[in-house]
Amino acid sequence: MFELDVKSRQPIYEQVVDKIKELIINEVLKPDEKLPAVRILAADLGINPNTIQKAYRELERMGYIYSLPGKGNYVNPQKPGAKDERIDELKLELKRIVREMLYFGMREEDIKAFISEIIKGGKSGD
Amino acid sequence: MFELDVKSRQPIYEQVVDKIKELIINEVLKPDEKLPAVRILAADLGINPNTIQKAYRELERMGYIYSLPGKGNYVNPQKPGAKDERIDELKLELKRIVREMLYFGMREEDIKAFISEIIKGGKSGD
Amino acid sequence: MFELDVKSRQPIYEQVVDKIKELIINEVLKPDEKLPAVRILAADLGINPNTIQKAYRELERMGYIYSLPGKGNYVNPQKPGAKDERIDELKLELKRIVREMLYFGMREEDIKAFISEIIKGGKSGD
Amino acid sequence: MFELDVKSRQPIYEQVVDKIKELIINEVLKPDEKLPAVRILAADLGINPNTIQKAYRELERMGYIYSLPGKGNYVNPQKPGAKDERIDELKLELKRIVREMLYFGMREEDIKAFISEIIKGGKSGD
DNA sequence: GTGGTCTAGACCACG
DNA sequence: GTGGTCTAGACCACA
Repeated sequence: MFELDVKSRQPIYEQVVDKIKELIINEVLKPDEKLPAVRILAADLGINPNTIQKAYRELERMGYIYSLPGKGNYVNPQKPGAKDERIDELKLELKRIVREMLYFGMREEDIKAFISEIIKGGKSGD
Repeated sequence: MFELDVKSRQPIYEQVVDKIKELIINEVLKPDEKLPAVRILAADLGINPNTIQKAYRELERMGYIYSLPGKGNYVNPQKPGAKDERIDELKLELKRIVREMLYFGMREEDIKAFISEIIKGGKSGD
Repeated sequence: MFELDVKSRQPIYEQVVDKIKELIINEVLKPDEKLPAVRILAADLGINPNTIQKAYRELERMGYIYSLPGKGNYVNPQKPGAKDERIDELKLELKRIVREMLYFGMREEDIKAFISEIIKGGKSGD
Repeated sequence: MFELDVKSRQPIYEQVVDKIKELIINEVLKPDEKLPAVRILAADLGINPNTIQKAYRELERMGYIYSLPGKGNYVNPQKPGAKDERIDELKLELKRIVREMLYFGMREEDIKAFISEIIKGGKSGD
């Protein structure tokens, strides 16, 4: 499904959260699709099931998945409700990054060109 | 000078690093300007001097400031080296954010307009 | 493991850094081998855990070890990058020393003989 | 006479010691030659006279200069006595450096060639 | 007065 | 159990 960097300073459960979030955003995992069972995924990745549990709970908290106790975890279809505040968070992050890019000498057109590039590149993983 | 969120999951020293980095990037703190003394800033923010010390050493490691033991800490005038590397990191972050913005329904033109807005807003703090 | 000179002008954490660096260079500590836990080593050496922590972070910064939070600190397998830079530093140091040796009456052949001796002596600790 | 790096982490008095030591070793300053008066040198370098005082005291302790109270400081002609222990110190340093050079991939012949180069280059400052 | 180092002791996140 | 963070408080070197 994906790979982890066990040597990274980033906690493993966060890496799992990010990877799954990315799969959902890129619609590799479709709305209402079932996620791998905790134990299966843990075995696949060679890590502790508790770590996957924690990642799933975090994804649920963030609204990316929902849990049916005893049945499994599923991709949450997007709710238009809670998304504006997330967009505001993203805007703040983007502002910080753009400012730093300017500081390091990139120009407005360089940045916009790069954004076009990202979007043209489609939704693929890299 | 700025405020901290002591309840945040983000370590206090990292918050201090980010805030000061931002002040330097936005040129609120000018090259070779003296930063507040470790003990003074600690008292101002209501935290332990060691925490500021740690933040300052981290900023030094990243090349944003330099330390003259016994004299103070100062803003490092930009050195061109190691800059491209940082830009590549920023591009990766920006890619992640733009992808998530698209997922949440923003369009290419919305994003670019927002970037223009940031830049037109100048280098001021918000 | 090794001993410290608490009376030395050289900070304790630097002594720890140097000693461990030497153990790594002489391959007493092998790549990916686990270093002693912070608290254990601190107790062994009779110093504060924070001092070891600081030494380990410094070693990590220099690329000699990596840290897995919650798991331990490990010897970093050599990465080829940034190596030439370090060699240049070493050459400068060596130049200074050789000049001083000449001043104190050693001859070129004495110095080279001594270097052969070091190398023939293998990688052992003294 | 020479220049200092006020931004360096190395204490200024140590920089002064090193620079003067080098001038003595390279015989720019001859045996029994008078060193610049403390206040003159301090004024030249734009630093505090106390700092020069400290450097001169340190050089005296190391045997490089001697002081005639009220008259000035003079370059100490080499005494064959105390030099063996200094050579032993230098050998230790050289051993550490050669070991690290080997670790970073230099070969015995590279190191010896570099030493020849240093010596052929004469006693000049770089 | 300034930064740098160190200690003793505490709590938290992670796996 | 492990490393990471933080506090309170101390002493030292430097300029």
